Amino acid sequence: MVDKVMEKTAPPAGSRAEGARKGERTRARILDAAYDAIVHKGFAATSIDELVEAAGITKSGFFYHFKDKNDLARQLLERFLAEDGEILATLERRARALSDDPLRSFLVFLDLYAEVMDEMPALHPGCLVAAITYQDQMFDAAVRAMNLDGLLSLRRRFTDWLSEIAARHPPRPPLDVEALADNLTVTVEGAIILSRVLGDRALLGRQTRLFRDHVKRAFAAA
Amino acid sequence: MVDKVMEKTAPPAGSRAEGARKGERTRARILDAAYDAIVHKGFAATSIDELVEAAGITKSGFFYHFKDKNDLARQLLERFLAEDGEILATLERRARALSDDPLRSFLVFLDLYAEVMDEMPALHPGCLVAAITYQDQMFDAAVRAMNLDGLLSLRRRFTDWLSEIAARHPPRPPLDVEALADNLTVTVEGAIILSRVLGDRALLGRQTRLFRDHVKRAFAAA
DNA sequence: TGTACATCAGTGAACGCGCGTTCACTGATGTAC
DNA sequence: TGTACATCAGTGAACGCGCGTTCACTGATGTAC
Repeated sequence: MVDKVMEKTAPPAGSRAEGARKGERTRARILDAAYDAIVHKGFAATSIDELVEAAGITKSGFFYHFKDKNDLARQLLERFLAEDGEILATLERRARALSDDPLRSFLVFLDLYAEVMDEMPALHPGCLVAAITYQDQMFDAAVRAMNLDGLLSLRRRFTDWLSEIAARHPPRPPLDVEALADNLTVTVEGAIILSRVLGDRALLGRQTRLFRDHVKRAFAAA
Repeated sequence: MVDKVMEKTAPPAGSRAEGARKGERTRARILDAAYDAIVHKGFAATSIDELVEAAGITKSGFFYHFKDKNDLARQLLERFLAEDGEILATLERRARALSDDPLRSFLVFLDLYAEVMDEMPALHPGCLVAAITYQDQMFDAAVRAMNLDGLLSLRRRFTDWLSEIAARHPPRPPLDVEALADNLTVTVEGAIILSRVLGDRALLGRQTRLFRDHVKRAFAAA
């Protein structure tokens, strides 16, 4: 009773859900709970029951927001890809603003990215890509296609940038720009795994800075 | 009927199971099927029913070999860690034999490792580490501890080797040997994910060779 | 300002299926005397 | 060589529980006239 009244006068300050319509807020709470459960137990082991309990509704309420369980995965990945894309775009904009030299700005970008990871309270969202990959047979074609598209657009973003760098600072010996672009995503995905197993929160930032060193040496005029 | 007779006179030539006791062969078939299912669907979605069907026995037969489902995970990881450790030990021995210089032999080792990955028919077994990590709440403490120990011994193997290299070829500027050691495992784990999503079988080898380049540059006397 | 209707955001009960696990039993193979 | 017993490698039936999904219904909020 008291809870319900409070909810109406002052909606809970859950970061994502603020200011949105009531249904939107509920949907966001379900997605939040689903994210945590999926990256720690897997998709199949994440029950709709536990999600609706976390969201404070009943099971049928779930099916008002999601047509079925796979639709949950689709919407979750959609939200994650949008958020992650925005973060990267913001960091790139800030880094680009600091220098006209694409190499210098890329190195700044990597510093910023490493900082974001250091400050990340819990898990890097890159988790979701790996979690879906390791359970691909559980998801329909739409989810798998979104996952692929997400990685392809990451690859493109970094390949373009590195090509720009290579044009300005021709590397000796010449290097495989696409492989180096992939290496950043590879590093982040792999570092998430190691940091989780080893319980070392700083590992993500350290590996990103190591990648930065690699890039710097690869393009060094020396 | 015919199958059973054949099985007795000439046991199926499944790579792992040859020459072993009958129960041992059945157990190996279950583990093989479990590995494939777990890295493609997740642990919870992998049913005992499907495993025993693949192994050609009944469900109760499963519980003769495994005390419960978590015991399956334990034995699977045990087998994998043993196999993987042996492969790495072999490659290290071969590489060490070719040169007294730890840097040269490490670079050879990376070439050999990349070659192994190129020739790998399906998935790198490193999958299992990631799969378990992304479903850690599904496994008991024993499994999680084994997973951690496996990564720690990898870290140690590479850190020792790199320290040896650093002693002989002091890097300028000095570098974080442990981070570089982790970076190999990180690269492999991350590359598995990307190669799966992008459907690019060659990505693992390419990323390993890129790591080789990084190491070479990091210790270059230039 | 009041009323009629539509949309939003759910509730509650029921369903059938597949899952992990147990238990009593069994035929084939190996070992001791 | 033959017999008694033990171990190996399973079988078959049954269990209870939790899962995803459906369906008819509902109270609160928003909109049109």
